[in-house]
Amino acid sequence: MSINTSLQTSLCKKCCMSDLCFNQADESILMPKVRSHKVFHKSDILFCAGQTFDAIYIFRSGSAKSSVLANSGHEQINRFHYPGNLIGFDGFDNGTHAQTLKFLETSSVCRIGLVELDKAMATSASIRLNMLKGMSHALNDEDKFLMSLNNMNSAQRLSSFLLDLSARFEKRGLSSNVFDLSMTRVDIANYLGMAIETVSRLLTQLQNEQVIKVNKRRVSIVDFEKLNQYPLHEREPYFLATKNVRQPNIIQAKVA
Amino acid sequence: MSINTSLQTSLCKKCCMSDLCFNQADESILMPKVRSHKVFHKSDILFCAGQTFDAIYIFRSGSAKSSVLANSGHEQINRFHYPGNLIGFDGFDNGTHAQTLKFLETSSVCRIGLVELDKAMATSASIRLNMLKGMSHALNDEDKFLMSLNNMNSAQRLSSFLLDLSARFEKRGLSSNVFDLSMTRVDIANYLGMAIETVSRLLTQLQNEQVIKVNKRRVSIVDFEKLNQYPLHEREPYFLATKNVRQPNIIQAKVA
DNA sequence: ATTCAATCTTGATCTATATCAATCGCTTTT
DNA sequence: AAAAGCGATTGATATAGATCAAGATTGAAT
Repeated sequence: MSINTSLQTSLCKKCCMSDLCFNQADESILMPKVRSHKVFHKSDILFCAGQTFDAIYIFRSGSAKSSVLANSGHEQINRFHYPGNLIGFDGFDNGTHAQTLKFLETSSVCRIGLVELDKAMATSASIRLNMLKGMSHALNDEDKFLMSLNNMNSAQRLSSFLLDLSARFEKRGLSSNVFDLSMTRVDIANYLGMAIETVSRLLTQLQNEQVIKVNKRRVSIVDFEKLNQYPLHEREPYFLATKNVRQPNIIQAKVA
Repeated sequence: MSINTSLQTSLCKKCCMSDLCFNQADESILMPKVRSHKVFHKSDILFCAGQTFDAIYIFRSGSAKSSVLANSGHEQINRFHYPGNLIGFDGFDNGTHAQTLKFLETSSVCRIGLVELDKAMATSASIRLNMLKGMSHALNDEDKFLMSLNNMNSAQRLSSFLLDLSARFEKRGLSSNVFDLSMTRVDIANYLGMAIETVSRLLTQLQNEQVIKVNKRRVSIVDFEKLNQYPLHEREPYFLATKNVRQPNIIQAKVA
């Protein structure tokens, strides 16, 4: 077994769909039939909104963005994808993909056909659970993001974004301090709901205040603490710092 | 069989989890073990963020809001729930609920315990599919909502909200013209990410322009066309009407 | 009925950030 | 090497909508 294959295998063992690819009796045997890895290049599209839904995918390497199209024709990026992510399940809703997935760099994914997936879900409790987990996680992520859009100002959104990326890289065993953005400023601005000029200005400002260093797509986080609390010296407008602070009824501890 | 029971049964037959409750051999037999409907009242809480996840629920009657809590302590409503909705699956992610679900009026739900659900998923392909469909639908909904937050101004968000409610009522066979809001202005403002004052002003404005009529919680849509295109006579600021129009790379038709 | 607390409305300001504009540095094409 | 195009930066200006404020309406509790 070559080093490369063994690396592949170790990646596969950690995969949430691993029950699909390993022989249940002997875990060391990788069943080849499912290993339909495919390599894509920058700007390639994995699936398009409207296209027939016939498979889900596990992201193996590289990065991608997924987006939905408004009837106004505006594209809205809803997520950036990195290795380990389960993608494509937006299609369950009505049998066609709701999103478009576009790669930001050379990447590879593992394809799992729907028929095969259903068969696996019927037999493996772990795959059943992991599917639900994966989708639930995506939903919770999106909730948190939605919350930040509603409750945070631009500076806070951008710093959260950088910290989130950093955490994702760290989770994968990469550097949490220094990393390259695979997306453009336009993508970031679209995702975070602000103008590119604002993104640019904030990056410059963060650099001026010694919080990060930016060089083109390369970002280095200099001071995590500062970034986490950014902006620290916020001018308090009248009375309160953050936007839209009036809250719905406080949630009581009592549970019915 | 009383009229009430037959109504119950017809509701149950349309439910996405119906395979759970009907005898497979004889579809007319409602299996009582699963019918653990429970009635809740206004402000009751079905589950709380942090609470152990042990069941999902089908919303049967009434309405509710679900929300997540930011570490800043801010509550963010992420969805309003009406009959037919599958709820509670936010807990799959890590075994505890990420959201809090609070009823806005007297309501009832159907509880499906996790063990029971997993058994059902192992045996019924329809339940497998419907679970994935339900979660995928929630995700797609949230994507659309996220998009509207990022690309629409306050007036457009509020009119979309009203039209969405209207469509949901119509789908359930209720009036699409006249309905009662079960949530407060504070809830609406929190959900849509604006100040309550803005919600109030916009409702007044919509009424003044003969688009809707508002009386306390009662909303009547007078002109769907106008509401759909609201605001029609938008002042074009410099050059373009909507906010943040610069788009990421146009998605090409080519598919890899 | 009277008080008290929410909820909602309306008005006056202020500010975060979008928009417009111009320039610069890369990369790719000619 | 020049031209063209894209991505990014920086500056000036305008405005949507948040914030502050105060009053009105409604509902619940005494």
